[in-house]
Amino acid sequence: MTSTRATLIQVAERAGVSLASTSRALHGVGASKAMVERVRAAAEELGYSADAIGRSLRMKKTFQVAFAVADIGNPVYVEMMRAIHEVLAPHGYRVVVMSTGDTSDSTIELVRSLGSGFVDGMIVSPLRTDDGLIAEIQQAPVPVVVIGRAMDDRGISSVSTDSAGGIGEAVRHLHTIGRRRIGFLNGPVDTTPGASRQRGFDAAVNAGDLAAVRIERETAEDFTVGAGLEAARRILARVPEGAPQLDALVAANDLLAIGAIRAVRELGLSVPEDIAVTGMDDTELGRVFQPSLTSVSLGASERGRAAARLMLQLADDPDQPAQQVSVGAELVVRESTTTATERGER
Amino acid sequence: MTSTRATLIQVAERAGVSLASTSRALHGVGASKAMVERVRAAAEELGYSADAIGRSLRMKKTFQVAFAVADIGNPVYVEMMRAIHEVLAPHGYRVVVMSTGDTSDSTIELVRSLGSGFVDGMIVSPLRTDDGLIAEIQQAPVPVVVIGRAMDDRGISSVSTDSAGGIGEAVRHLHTIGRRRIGFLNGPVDTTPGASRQRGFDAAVNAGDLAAVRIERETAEDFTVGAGLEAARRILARVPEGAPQLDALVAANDLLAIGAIRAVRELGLSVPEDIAVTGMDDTELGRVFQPSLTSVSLGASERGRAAARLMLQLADDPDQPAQQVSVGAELVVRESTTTATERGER
DNA sequence: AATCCCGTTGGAAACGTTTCCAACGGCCCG
DNA sequence: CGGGCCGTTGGAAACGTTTCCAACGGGATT
Repeated sequence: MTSTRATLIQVAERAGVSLASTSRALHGVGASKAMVERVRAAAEELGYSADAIGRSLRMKKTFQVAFAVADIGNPVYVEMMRAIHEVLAPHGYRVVVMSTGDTSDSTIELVRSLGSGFVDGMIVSPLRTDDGLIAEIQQAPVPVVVIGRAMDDRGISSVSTDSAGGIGEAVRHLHTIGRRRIGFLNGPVDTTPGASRQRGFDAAVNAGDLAAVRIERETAEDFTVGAGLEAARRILARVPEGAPQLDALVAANDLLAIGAIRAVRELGLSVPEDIAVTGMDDTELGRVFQPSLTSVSLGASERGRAAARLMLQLADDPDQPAQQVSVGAELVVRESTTTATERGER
Repeated sequence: MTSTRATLIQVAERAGVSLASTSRALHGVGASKAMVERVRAAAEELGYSADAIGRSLRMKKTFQVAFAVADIGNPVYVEMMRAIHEVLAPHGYRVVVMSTGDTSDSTIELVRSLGSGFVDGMIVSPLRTDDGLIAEIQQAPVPVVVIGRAMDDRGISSVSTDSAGGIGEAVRHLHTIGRRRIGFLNGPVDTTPGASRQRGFDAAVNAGDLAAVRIERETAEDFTVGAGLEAARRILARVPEGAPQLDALVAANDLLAIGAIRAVRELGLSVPEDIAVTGMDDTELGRVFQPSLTSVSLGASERGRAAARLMLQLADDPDQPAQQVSVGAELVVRESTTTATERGER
């Protein structure tokens, strides 16, 4: 590690040509065949590799994109990140992972840090969004794509999904299979996903045809399995004396749903026979769980891909108009709400 | 977005002092109180934020560290990444995620790309390691920390764990609880983790005191739930006619273990009563699964933290001697091998 | 045969920062 | 009262790259 890395100047000297020609030759434009040959050889001998920093400084382009979420460990974000990486890497972009923190303020801080110009853009899925954050994103020095909440008419590119409608689908599915005492297990309502799920649930149960359904609501401290377990214990303990127990639980998230299943079993009840459970996000975790989880897919991979594609466009031309992409929500029915025969499998 | 970002030169002009003084004032060293005040004010007014690229070029330091694994979606790597990020971020380092690909060659390619100097170092957990890769890492232009295989005497810093010994613990645990027909479900043996697990299993069953145990082996195509399911089906179908079915399965990985549990249940058998199952990695997935998974913890978070700390040292002084850190393996007994009463819980 | 044009080459500037070095002034000490 | 020292400041170079611009030469066109 004694020898320092070769620079373009050294390649130029070795090839006996000018710095300008060397650069052109390596890019294969505006250079004669002989020149290219010569420079290539010199570069090869020296083991030359262009310095990313020098290039970035000159080109005003880092070939890096930030991906920021509150919790990198959440399966949904992992799935998004993987998709983003898969789209961006072939175009020569690197992905920098960052943490937004829990609050809107810490996210604002992160957006501000874009001012130091270490990335060409940022894909962010904020847990909590307020006007301050929106304003900050609007005046960010590099393109920002928001995943999670439609940003129409604000000049911000976004990728959203119909999680509210998805919750509705889950509720209607439970109603269809005959459940009439439905509990709703949401995460913190002051978060962006918590708020939209709340809206979706309320809209669904107020839709009229579900009037005869009994409803219970409970809020978990966050979107984790542990919080789901505790919240489910609470909601299941709330059954009025003499009244029958709930026969369905709609969880705002697969993690909460799995916690809920635990709680159900603690009471000696079974899923789906006694209590059907639905999740949301359609994570691999839910797919391999037993019973496999009926879940509303919000297309995490697809959202990641869409965000990455938007970012590629914006990286190309940062001044192009903001776009909104919407990804559909789709209920995937599995064992946690129906037995195999009910699902029509053989 | 019309106004371009303010540069240090503009701050200097605004403050009416030299460029050099401006830089010093903002760093608070070698500058008078009045100067600092003045420059700070000017910087504030212009909304100045130091350009990361310019600084990197001058300082020959990117404040970025790469984290490279074959599959970012694997829970183990996610856990490592989270830990790495948590250690590095407070020190001002950003984390760039990269993919090694499946093969040693593609990993070599990745190590070579470090030559363009976009990171100060790299933490890598190669799926497959050969001499070519090792040589490439040895002559990498920036510090590299390898997670997964001890690199003593090769001048490479590494963080390893005793996965072989961990497999042994799992086998002995099963023997202790009376299992005498043990199947081993490994992943591809030509991978680094696959090889060490194989070694561990062979060593354990050859240790003598387990002589009376019947052994079966099977290899899954990769370390996923799906591959585990298929491999488990094969090994369970191999039981000689008239002979009793296996009563335990040691899986090389939590994902394989969960696939295995599925396969066991397909046969109408139950875990742990008929067949006990152990996993490895102690992932959250295994913890929340039902039955919760007995698993050998390899301290993914701890390995990530250790690697990050090594990297911090190396970033400080790239020429310091390579270090090897070892993280212990520990069996965590849960429901997939013993009932609650057996575990001594109330 | 003179001119124009195009392809190729080299010189030089620019990107934004940090830091070495020299200069300057004031203060303390002898 | 003079010399030396230290704290502060400014000028300038350097990091490695891309690209603008001018210069040069050869071939084709008029």
